[in-house]
Amino acid sequence: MPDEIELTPTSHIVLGLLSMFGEATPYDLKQMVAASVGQFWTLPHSQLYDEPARLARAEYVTEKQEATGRRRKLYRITDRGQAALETWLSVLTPEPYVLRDPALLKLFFGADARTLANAQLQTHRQKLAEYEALRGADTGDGRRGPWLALELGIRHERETVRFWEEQAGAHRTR
Amino acid sequence: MPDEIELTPTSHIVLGLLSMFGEATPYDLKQMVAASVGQFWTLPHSQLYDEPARLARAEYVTEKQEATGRRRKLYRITDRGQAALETWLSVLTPEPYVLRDPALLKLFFGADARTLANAQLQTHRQKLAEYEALRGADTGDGRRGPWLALELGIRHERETVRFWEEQAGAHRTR
DNA sequence: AACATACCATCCGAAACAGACTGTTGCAGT
DNA sequence: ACTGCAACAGTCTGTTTCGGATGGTATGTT
Repeated sequence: MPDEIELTPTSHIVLGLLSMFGEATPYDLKQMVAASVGQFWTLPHSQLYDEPARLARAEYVTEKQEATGRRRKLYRITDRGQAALETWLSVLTPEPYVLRDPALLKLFFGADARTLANAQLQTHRQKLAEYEALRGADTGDGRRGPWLALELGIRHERETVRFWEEQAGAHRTR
Repeated sequence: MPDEIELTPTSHIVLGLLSMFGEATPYDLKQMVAASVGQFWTLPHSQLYDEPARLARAEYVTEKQEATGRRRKLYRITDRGQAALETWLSVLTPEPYVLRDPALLKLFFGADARTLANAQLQTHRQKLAEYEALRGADTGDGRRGPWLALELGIRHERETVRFWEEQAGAHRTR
C-alpha cells in the first residue's frame, strides 16, 4: 500500500518532466529543470534527488537502479502519477503567485530610482535577450505549453525593461 | 559587543518599516507588511516576531517592553540599523528576482490554456483593481518609492491580464 | 457576569534551502 | 599505458523558512 504524501509544486515538476521525457535520472531532471522550468521556478538540485525518492514511496513513479556502471537511479512515471499530474493540471485553484524582487524592495524603501534602474536594465535586458533566443530556437514539437510560458516571461521582461527605462530617463526623484 | 548577523531581505523589510514609521510592535509590523510590501513579498507573520528580536541582538534595533498591560515589545531602529539600511539601498548587486506562479507551471506542463485563462483572469483582474484603488488612495506624502513599486506592480498585472485575455479568446490549442 | 470579538504572541514539526563535499568516468595529450 | 582534467553524478548537513495550531489578553456588549 503506497504511502500517502502531499504533492507540492516540486512534485508536480518532477511528474511533469517525467511525463514529458519518459525515464530519467535525477541528474537528467536537473538538466531539464535548468533548461526549462528553472527559468521561472528555481529549486535546489538536491531536491531532485529527494523528491523522486519520495514520489517512489507513494508509487507515483517507479525507481529502477542501473545494473552496471554508476548504478544510477532511473525514474519513470506510473499511471497513478500520470493521473495525479492530470488532476493537478485540470484543477483550477486560484493559487497565489509570488514575485520576489529585491530591486523592487529597494525601490519601495527609497533607493534612488535612477541608479537602481541602470543596474536593473542590464539584468533584464539580458534576460529578455535570452528568452528571445530561446523562442527562436523553438523546436515546434507540438507542445504549446512551454512556448506559452516563455511568451508570458518575455512580456513580463519587456514591461519591466520599459519601466526601468523610464526610471533611468526620468528627472531625478525628489 | 553586538552579535554579527547576516541581513536577509526580511531584515531589510523590518529595518525599512521601522525607519519609515518609527516605533512599532511586531503586530504593527504585521499590519504594515500586509498593507504594503506584503503585496509583492510575502512572509509568515511569525517571522515578524523572530526577526526584530534577532536584529535587536545585533543592535540594529532597540527593544523595549511596555511596562504595563500586554507588555508588548516595541522596536525602534538604531543608527547602526539606519546605516545598514542605507548601505543596502545603495548597493547594486544584480540580485535575482523570483517569480513563482503555479498557473505558469500548469501552462508549461500542458494545462488547457483557455480553461486556465478564465481562472487566471479573475485573479489578476481583481488584483489589478486593488492596485489601482491603492494608487488612487495615494497620500502623496512625498515618498516616491512605494508609489513606483506599485506602478510596476500595476504594469505587470496589466500585461498578465492581457496575456490571459488572449489565451481565453484564442482558438483552441492543439 | 457572561460572552463575543478583536487583538496579540509563541511555538514547533516539517520542508526547503544553499552549497560544500565526495566520488566517477571518459578522454586528450603525452 | 599513464596522467590530468573536465564534465558527470550524487550525498550530506546545518540553517532558515514556512505555515499554521494554539493560547493567551484586552475591550466592548448584552
